Amino acid sequence: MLMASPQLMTHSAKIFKALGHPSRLAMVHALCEGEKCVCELQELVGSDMSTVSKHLAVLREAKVVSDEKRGMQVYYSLRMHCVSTFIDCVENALKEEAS
Amino acid sequence: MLMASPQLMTHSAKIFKALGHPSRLAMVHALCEGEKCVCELQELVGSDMSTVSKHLAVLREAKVVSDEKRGMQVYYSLRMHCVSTFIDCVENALKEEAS
DNA sequence: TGGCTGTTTGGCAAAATAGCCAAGCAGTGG
DNA sequence: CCACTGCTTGGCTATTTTGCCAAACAGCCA
Repeated sequence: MLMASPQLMTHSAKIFKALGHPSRLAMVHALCEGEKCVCELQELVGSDMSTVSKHLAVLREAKVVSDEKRGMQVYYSLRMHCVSTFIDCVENALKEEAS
Repeated sequence: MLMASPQLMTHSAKIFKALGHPSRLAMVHALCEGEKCVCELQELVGSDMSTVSKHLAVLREAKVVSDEKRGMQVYYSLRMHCVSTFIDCVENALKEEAS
């Protein structure tokens, strides 16, 4: 049996966990199109700004996204690009199942 | 901005969430090679049998794995095959980062 | 029947997560 | 300097998740 290092599992799991919340996933989904500022993401998910900020912190820590401050706004962009492939894949699997 | 349905996000997030635990991810990782019975998976993660069973229930509910009882044992196998691609992708991203 | 093995379920306490409000903080402009 | 905007952080409570033990349960064999 292929034995994977526990560290790798823990680290990978952190990434999946970060994607495992509807708001965070929706934000990442949106970021697949290109960078967005926090206010745009807030509008997307409709939660309190502080909540959105904390969600983004989770994604940042998992290194799924990166942030850059320009002027008064902070822009987030997708850092782990293959996430986009994951999302498509899961969505396709769900659509197939639904049919 | 591409607008995704909240239902789809919630459903997809559930799948990512299911993968977002080191033990569950390790089990799914192992199942990429082929079906395994619960006792093999227990040995892999080293937790209490009941804990393993509950983790498997989470994966089952998310439809990431399927179960089949044969004789006295229950065999689990990967149902959402693209998960295997995800894991490779994340692992590669992590390895690149480490280097 | 009764006892065994492999697995699931119930129940609980500890830990982690979510989301709101309020406060803080950096950059901008009057 | 002051006030304002955009965002983050602290603090709190409610909810969810985790993981153990004990109990239940199904299939097999004596």
